[in-house]
Amino acid sequence: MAPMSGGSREPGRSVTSKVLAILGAFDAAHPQLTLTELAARSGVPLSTAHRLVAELEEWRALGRTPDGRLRVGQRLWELGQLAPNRLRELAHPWLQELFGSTGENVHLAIRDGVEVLFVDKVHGRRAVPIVSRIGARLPMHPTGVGKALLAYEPDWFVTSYLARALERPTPRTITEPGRLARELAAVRAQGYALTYEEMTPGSCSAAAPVLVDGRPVAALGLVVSSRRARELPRLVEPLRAAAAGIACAYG
Amino acid sequence: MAPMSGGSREPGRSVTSKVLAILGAFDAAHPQLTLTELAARSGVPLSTAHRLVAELEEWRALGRTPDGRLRVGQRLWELGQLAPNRLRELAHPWLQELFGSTGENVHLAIRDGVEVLFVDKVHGRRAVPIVSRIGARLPMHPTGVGKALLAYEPDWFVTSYLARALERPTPRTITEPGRLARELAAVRAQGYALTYEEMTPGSCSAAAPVLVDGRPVAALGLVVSSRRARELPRLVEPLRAAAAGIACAYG
DNA sequence: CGCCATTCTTCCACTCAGTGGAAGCGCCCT
DNA sequence: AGGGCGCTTCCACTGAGTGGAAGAATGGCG
Repeated sequence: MAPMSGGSREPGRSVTSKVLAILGAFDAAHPQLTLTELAARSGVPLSTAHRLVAELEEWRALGRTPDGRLRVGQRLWELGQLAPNRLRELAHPWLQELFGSTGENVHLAIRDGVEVLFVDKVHGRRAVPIVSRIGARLPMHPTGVGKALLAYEPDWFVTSYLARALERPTPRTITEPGRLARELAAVRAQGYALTYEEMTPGSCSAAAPVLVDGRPVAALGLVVSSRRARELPRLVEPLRAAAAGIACAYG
Repeated sequence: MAPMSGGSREPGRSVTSKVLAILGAFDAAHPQLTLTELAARSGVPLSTAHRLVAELEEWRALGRTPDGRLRVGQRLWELGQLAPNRLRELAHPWLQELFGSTGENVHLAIRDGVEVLFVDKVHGRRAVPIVSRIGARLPMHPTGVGKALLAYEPDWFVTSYLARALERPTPRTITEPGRLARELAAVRAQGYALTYEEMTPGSCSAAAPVLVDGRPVAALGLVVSSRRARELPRLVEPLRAAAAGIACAYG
């Protein structure tokens, strides 16, 4: 007689960790998953995942797409709105004004670990090559906001960031530590950061840090098509003014 | 010898349901909770809550405020951004334009059950009596967006909504079913809804439904101070135009 | 229609993860 | 110092959870 269930439990793995693994299986690259995919990505056995998912669906933490795939449910979105949002609330009007005065889509990012995390954006109907998604993460070194944040981190942080193997999303990405360090020094000297097709082909960006007591709490940025790169310099002043306004409101 | 643990388990309550109860204990009125409060609100025994919370904190589903209270963590916010957001993405530029053309804070709401749920807003630095919070819920009948949505629901829904005991947040709130039904008929005739201090003293609102195939998928609204109530009529046209633009983009 | 592959659903004997009241600890205030 | 409140720890016991495998459902193809 083959071993029956109840005897094959994975030692030491709690139910809670399985639930969280299931939730954590969703990300930007996998916003919708079949049950089988979800079990595979989370490492939770299929029948266990099946049971847990049923409960998560009932609570509306997970929902279904029309074609039956699972995705994050509205209730988690609602719950997420209770997370700390003081920066977002304070900064939002400034994003508005920057959008109003420049006509450009603007976004606000913070540093989390070694990535930038986009926490707000204001966008209109103009098509741009890339629209940052709220909640999305990107590497720091090839993004305007990332450079603006990185430039003001402590030396030890910058050093250790530069010592890692740096992603190279485009041929234009600066990954050589010495060159990047010089870029960051220029950011500090100028008070803003620029990128030229370093994150996405066809996209350039400008960004300014939101500094409170000399420390970068966020960065305000915008992205334009490379065809319009020569317009970036005229966008720097309003960008920096808005960033300063946010810093003042936040500090 | 007193009964020991392991023998006092609450029958039939799964770990998952306890985790979800803990998460569900946070709401707009209780965004931050001590462990003891959290246990009480969730109905999970203190020591169990203690254990589960530790795991949730480790995963960053929950975080701590500077004074040690628990609150929803950033990771849940990030996860929540993966929930369906097509409406928000499509509507946002229209909210922008409405803000730009009227100078008023605007918000977008959907109906969920018998409440409105605010899914987006655009706001500036102007102080208004009430600022809707994204993710917040309010009753339908005293809010502009709620009326705009309710007016286009099927008859059976409206009938059953009106048959409930209706909240009365202010003395101006319309709770008498006959009168409310007439309000909704007026909304349908005019194509927009107005409220006068029905939800919040000192606040008036206008809202227009986003109709797709005659069905209300959302409502676009704005709130002004009662002192400026006479300005509402001039706001209706741009409001309706934006709502129509959203409907067109979404349908 | 039949066949095949894939995904999902159901099952259950057994075990160990989970338990929660209560004791004890820590902190704050009077 | 004493009291109150919030938090942390404990552990004998049990029932919630288990997960491989069988079976059902679904979809695509010839």
